[in-house]
Amino acid sequence: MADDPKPLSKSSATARRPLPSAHDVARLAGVSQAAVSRAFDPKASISEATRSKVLNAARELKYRPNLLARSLITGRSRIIGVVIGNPRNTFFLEALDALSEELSQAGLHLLVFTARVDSNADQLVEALLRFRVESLLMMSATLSPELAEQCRAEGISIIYFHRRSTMLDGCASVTGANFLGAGVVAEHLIDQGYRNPAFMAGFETSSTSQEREAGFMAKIALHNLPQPAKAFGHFDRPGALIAARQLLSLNPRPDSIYCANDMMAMTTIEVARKEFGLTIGRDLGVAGFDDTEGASWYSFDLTTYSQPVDRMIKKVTELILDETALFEKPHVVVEGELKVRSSTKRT
Amino acid sequence: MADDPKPLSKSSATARRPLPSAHDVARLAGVSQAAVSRAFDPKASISEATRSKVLNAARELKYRPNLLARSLITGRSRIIGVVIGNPRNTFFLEALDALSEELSQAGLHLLVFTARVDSNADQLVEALLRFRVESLLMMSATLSPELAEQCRAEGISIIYFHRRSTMLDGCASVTGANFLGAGVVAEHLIDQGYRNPAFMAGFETSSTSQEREAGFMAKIALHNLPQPAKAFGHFDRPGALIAARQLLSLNPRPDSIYCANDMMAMTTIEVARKEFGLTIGRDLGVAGFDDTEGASWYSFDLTTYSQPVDRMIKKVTELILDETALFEKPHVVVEGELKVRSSTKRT
DNA sequence: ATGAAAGCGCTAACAT
DNA sequence: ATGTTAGCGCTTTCAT
Repeated sequence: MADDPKPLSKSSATARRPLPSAHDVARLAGVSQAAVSRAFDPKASISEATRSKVLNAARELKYRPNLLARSLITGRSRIIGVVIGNPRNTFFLEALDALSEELSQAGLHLLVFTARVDSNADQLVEALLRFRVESLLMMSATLSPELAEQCRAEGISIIYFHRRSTMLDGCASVTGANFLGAGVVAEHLIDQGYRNPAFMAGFETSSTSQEREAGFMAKIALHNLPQPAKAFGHFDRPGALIAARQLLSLNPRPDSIYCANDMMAMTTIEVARKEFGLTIGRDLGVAGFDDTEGASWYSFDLTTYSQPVDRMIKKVTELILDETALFEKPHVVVEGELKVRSSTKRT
Repeated sequence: MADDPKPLSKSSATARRPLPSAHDVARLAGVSQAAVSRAFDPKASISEATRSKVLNAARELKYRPNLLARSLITGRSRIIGVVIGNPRNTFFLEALDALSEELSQAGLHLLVFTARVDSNADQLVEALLRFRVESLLMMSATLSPELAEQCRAEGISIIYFHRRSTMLDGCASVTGANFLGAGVVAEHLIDQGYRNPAFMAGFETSSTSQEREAGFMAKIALHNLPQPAKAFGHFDRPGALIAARQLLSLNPRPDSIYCANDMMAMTTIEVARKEFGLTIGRDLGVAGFDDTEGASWYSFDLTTYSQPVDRMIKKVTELILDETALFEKPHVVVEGELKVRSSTKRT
């Protein structure tokens, strides 16, 4: 037995069997370690012969390149950080799914956090930055201006999804056509003969809610209708239950309610039916925004302006993969369309 | 000017301003690089004086430790790989949220993929393994036995969530009380006076669906009721629409339908009402499984056996953090409870 | 308590 | 086309 000069550090207690490294593969294949690296790089200059020798050895050892080591040296982690700020909204599940699909093809990976309270988004992003993520996708979550600025300085692009950053700082964004869509909804309600619409907002501070309000109000004003009543439903069911009761108890009662998202609209429909005995459409028109799963179900059949997740995520992918797109057209607004359903039919 | 012997490799083309390293911090603080490392390790032996010198310098440079480099040397990535196999089901969004919440506290991170088709779960997991993830969480997705075996050999624990692995291989699992709950639902339907129940399954191959069927059938047999009719609704709305129409067209028509998840149950309620003019409860009892968002809404008010996401995720976290739990009790079944609502009230 | 030095697994010059 | 060499940024002995 040859004696072994290696340090004996490898404590056996926790030691998972060490994985094969490129060196091991190289030894088995009878080539240099660099050759192994090249064999796994499609556009490296290497002969077919060596490559297959390497790949065979690799297969035999069940070798898998260590991406952390690679990232360390290339300076590119191939990881995208994602923060989901509204973690119970199906819209973001769909978005995450689409994103995973798109980006995994580009060899990118998603490091995901959810942030129930917006306030700790900064913490989560700190953690993401330690992994040297290449981009940050903020889904309905907001970063502090200071951290955003740091990211910029470090060359990490920030992309807001669904929400817009409050300031015109250096962040990109992909949103639905909130202002436009809200106007379309207003026109539709007026067309249908509703004359006393109310508005259910999300939060005071949400850019999405604000835009979905402004576009609506502009059209209402244009038609010289009275200023709509307004309540805050916080984009979720508990909030919408309260807001709906509030609005439906007004005297005179609104003849229609436009809600800043579908979740609140569906809730409003239920409250109107169950608690106020109203027939949707005839007694009360209800419209939403998003066209999420559920809007088209028989029970709701909700008129709404759609937010096309797949197309929106395509845009996100472009911004992530294409630097020039990021600089030249960082704020993307993706148009949807009005889905007219029975919740706004007066007949 | 002193001349500089360093290589001039730093090409300026793509070079994002290089981030400060521990070396830079060390220089600024006037200590060794090792001291910087220690300053960021809570249980390292280092004087308060040096530590604060380091932390100040770090703050000034906006230094953030590079976790990829750390992982490389410690052999622990602190990354958990997650594959979501049923990416449109809200249940998994809730689970992901709970998981992020729990694990971020433990300093662990989630690398997430969604797999619309189960067949490519293996590919996605390959990618995850290259990042040296410490555990794999398979949410409603399945790994090939070969890959599972490899993971085992490499010391990477696999935890199935919501689904059970087909074989009794070395994988852990956390599931709801499928068999038990299904029995409870059966008893309840019988109690309510339903005598001709039908069953809407998910997939043939899903362990979840199988268990939710077996528990039900056992009780039905016990009460000497006829063998229930059965259709496959694929756990989603499109499938359930077809399956519901099928079951409701039978002659004699079932007096109740138990569905292997809530999504299918809600769909069944809608079809029964809208397409068959039935009154839910009186003409047709409907029960589901999961108690997801929506089940408790006025429009459905669905009787269902709950699957408590938060408690289930707590168990997942335990399995991830606690090696002994993993070995001693790898298969966790989390009991829910029967939520009795009006969809099974005959009155 | 601190610093020097080795090296985690890989890529990227540079030579040949 | 291939091997040699020098690190990427960090943790961890080992001395002191």
